[in-house]
Amino acid sequence: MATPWLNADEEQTWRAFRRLLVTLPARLDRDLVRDSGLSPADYEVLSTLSEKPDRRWALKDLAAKMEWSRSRLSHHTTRMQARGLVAREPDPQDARGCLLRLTDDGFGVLERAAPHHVVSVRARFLDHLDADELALLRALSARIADLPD
Amino acid sequence: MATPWLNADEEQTWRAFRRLLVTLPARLDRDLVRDSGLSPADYEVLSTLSEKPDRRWALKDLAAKMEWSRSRLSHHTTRMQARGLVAREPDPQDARGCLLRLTDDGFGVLERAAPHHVVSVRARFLDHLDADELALLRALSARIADLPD
DNA sequence: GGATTTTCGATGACATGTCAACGACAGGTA
DNA sequence: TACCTGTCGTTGACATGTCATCGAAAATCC
Repeated sequence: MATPWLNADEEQTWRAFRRLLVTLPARLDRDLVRDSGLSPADYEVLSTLSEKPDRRWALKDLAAKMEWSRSRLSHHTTRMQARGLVAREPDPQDARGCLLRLTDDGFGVLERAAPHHVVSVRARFLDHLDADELALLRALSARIADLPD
Repeated sequence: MATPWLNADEEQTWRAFRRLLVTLPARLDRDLVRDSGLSPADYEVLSTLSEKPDRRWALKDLAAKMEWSRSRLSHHTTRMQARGLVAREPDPQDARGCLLRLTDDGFGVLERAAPHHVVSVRARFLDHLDADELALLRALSARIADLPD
């Protein structure tokens, strides 16, 4: 079993990485709100909704795809609905469920937000990695995120 | 200036890394609550407080060290105070301020929590990196976190 | 078919974070 | 000394997430 302490190398790596875990999302989120008036949650909902050709998802499927609880997605889309970004429709396949639809307004907001967001991800992250680092980080991220829960 | 789109490599790296940004903290936080009954915020407050020999910090200094707003720290320590983990004392240097003190109870909770937490960080993260990856990740994290805000 | 169990989305209570405002005090300056 | 001006911690309003629970509808079982 793992020992309950860290050596100096591990300690410093963990500290540095933990700082990255906090600062990078904070900066990207700040940029997003400033540039587009969207919270990171808003952006994720809009962009995931836009992945389907008809821009419609059953709430439960969208929640599963995003790894959100249905409760969270229900609350959040209620607020987004009030802003006209998404709409609810009855699900013809399942009378318990509902379909979330990306409205034209929501799609427009997303289309204007995306380029700014990409620039932000570059400026704050991608542009500071070389090709080797990019490849290693990708492999490492997938490996760790794919560990059993 | 950066282009407003990503190539396939960048896109996949960013997706994988973003997934890591969400899943890793979620798992560590879940372990922490299960093992010790502490939220990640609790743990950070306790461990930072314990860094000073007398276990006392002025609220403003602790907030700066942790990169939290004073408001957030004030709210949070009010709740922790009700649980007996920390205490407030007048600051002899500055009558506006207050000193936050780690109580004996709080220190005990931290001491019992720390080994579990380290095991969790190992099992979910460190143990899956080799020495090269560790070094690269540390350099890369510091580089990006140290970018101007 | 009819009864039981499960799933779906909504909801309310609660925990936790942000932001703007505030009173109290410190520190500089005339 | 008597002002400004800024800082310190608190507070209240609000946004957002979790959790337990609910009614309705589907799925399963006999």
